Amino acid sequence: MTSAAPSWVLHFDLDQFIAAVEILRRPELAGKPVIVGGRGDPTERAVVSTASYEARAFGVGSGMPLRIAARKIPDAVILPVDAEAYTAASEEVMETLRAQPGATVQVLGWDEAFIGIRTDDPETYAQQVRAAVLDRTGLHASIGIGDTLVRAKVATGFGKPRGVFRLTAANWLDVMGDRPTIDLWGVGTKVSKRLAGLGIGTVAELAVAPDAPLVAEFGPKMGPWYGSLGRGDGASVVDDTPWIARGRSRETTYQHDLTDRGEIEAAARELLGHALDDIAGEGRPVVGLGLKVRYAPFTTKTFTRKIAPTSDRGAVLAEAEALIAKIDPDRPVRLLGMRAEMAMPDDAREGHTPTRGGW
DNA sequence: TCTGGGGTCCTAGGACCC
DNA sequence: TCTGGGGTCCTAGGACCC
Repeated sequence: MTSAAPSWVLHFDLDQFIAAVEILRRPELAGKPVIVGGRGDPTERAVVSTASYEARAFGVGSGMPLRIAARKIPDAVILPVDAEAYTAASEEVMETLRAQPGATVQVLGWDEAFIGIRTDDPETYAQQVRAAVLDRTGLHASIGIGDTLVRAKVATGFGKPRGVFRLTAANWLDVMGDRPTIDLWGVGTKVSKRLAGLGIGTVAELAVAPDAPLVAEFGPKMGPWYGSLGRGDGASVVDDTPWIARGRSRETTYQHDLTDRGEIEAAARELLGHALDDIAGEGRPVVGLGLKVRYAPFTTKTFTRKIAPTSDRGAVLAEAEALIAKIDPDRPVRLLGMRAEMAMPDDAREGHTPTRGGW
């Protein structure tokens, strides 16, 4: 590898990560339909976190209500979410990535990371990364290779499972052009429908769409951003600056809707208490609060409030009462969430590529 | 079928100031 | 009496991702 070698973006993604961790410690589950979600009780309000490939064959996938998943696969193995185990496994994987020669690693979540490298042979490098992770952790992964973050991320889908796929400006439209816009990373059901309303159904159509109608529909920033997404363009630099959280939140869906005013208020205070516990050691003052309430069956309201920066727990809780008072006393509550926003260090305010807006 | 929990960023509109 | 233009801050809501 020389300094003259071209630079590449690799997108690393573990295969069926959560299910894979469970199967690693219970090898007898290999080959069975395994579903991980909630507390592992399909009679509760919860959703599927990850399904094994065997379970996916029955049409079960992430985000599906656990109740429905259990109905689709009566003899599935349903396990509770064990966040600590996944965090530990994830850290070992990310350490392995950082140990690769010349790698700049940007972690995206438990099971994903971008890797920036310079090499003349990204395929061979990617296979070495896969082998290193498998060797050290027993976990299989797929890798997308790209000349931008967007292309690398999208490429991974074509490599799964246990594979490698390259997507660059040279083959982007050949591979993606005829696909619907919802296949793009950052385009969901709402935006793909609004694009369709503009006569844009495919990636190729989005790639050549003029800015003006996109700006009119989505605003000055998001409009042009969707256009560049259609072309696969965007940032190509992997940024390993440590992430600094903007805030912490805690939310709960109650198994039975809450109707008692005192119970609702106590529940909200408890959630904020947990969020404050989470940030207690950070030494960053709280500068804002948020409250989310879902009234049964499915209407969500949010309230936010800026407060004078303070690290005093009692003061924060007192400020939260103004938000809690906004909860409608006449409607049953299905979900409550409380969020505490923290002051950002001055040197972190600018410059770091945000998770969503930056590519 | 009936929808978790934890995040981030963008937009619109109102309040307020000069 | 009827009313500018620009700017910033705050709140609520929307959308997406893992």
